[in-house]
Amino acid sequence: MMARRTEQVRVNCENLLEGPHGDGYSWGKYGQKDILGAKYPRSYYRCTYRNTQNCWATKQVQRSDEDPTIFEVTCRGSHTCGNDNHGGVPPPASPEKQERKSNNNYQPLQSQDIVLGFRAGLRVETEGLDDKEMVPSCFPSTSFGGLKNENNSFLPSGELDYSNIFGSFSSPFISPGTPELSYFPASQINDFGDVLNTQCSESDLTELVSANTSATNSPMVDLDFSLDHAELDPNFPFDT
DNA sequence: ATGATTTGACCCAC
DNA sequence: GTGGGTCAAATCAT
Repeated sequence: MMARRTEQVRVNCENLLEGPHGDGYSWGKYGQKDILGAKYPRSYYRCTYRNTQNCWATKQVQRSDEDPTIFEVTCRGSHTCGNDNHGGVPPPASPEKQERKSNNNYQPLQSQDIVLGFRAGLRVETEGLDDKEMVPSCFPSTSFGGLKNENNSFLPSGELDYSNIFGSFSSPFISPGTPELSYFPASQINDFGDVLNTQCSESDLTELVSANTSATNSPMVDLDFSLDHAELDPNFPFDT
């Protein structure tokens, strides 16, 4: 009944910060499951306004086993809430606070994942399944929106999806003590199309994709890319 | 106090 | 019986 569309979203240093906003909708996580044969759990989101405005849009987000920099986002249904925030500031609702248990649950794999997501390129492949409207704008804003300072927890604990990536990195790398918005021009907070147009030229995108395609062939290389590298890399792409 | 997230349990289709 | 999707109580953050 519901329209369903799947997008493969590759997250990189630029887009990972934008993608989320691209969606513009406000999502609430309502579940997570380990999927058979998949390394990473699948997260389930639904529109925050589901009850108040009868918006039954939901989406599933799952990291690709093959390439952890790719997130497969499956959107089901379409938003009827009209609460998208396209072109504007992200809704107050935002961030996942998965690091809230900011204890000592340091897990090496997670830091690797973070970096992976961090340095990845981005690609959005919309492979319409049985959808009627192909709107390339389904992203867990809930997850990505969290660009606030998490002073106390640098590394995430528990599950790790891109939300953690952002949450964790936003503080130390992006803006220690700087308002997040200064790093995210309005143009980037638009939906995906806008993001790509304003932030990445097509050639850039192609480059990123190919680069990551090659990386995909040797995942271990990525895995070896430690957090330390990221910290020390003077060229770490935040200079827009 | 309120709202969002986590997580085990539950339900259902195969 | 198994796996995927959802529910809901507990937990956490603001």
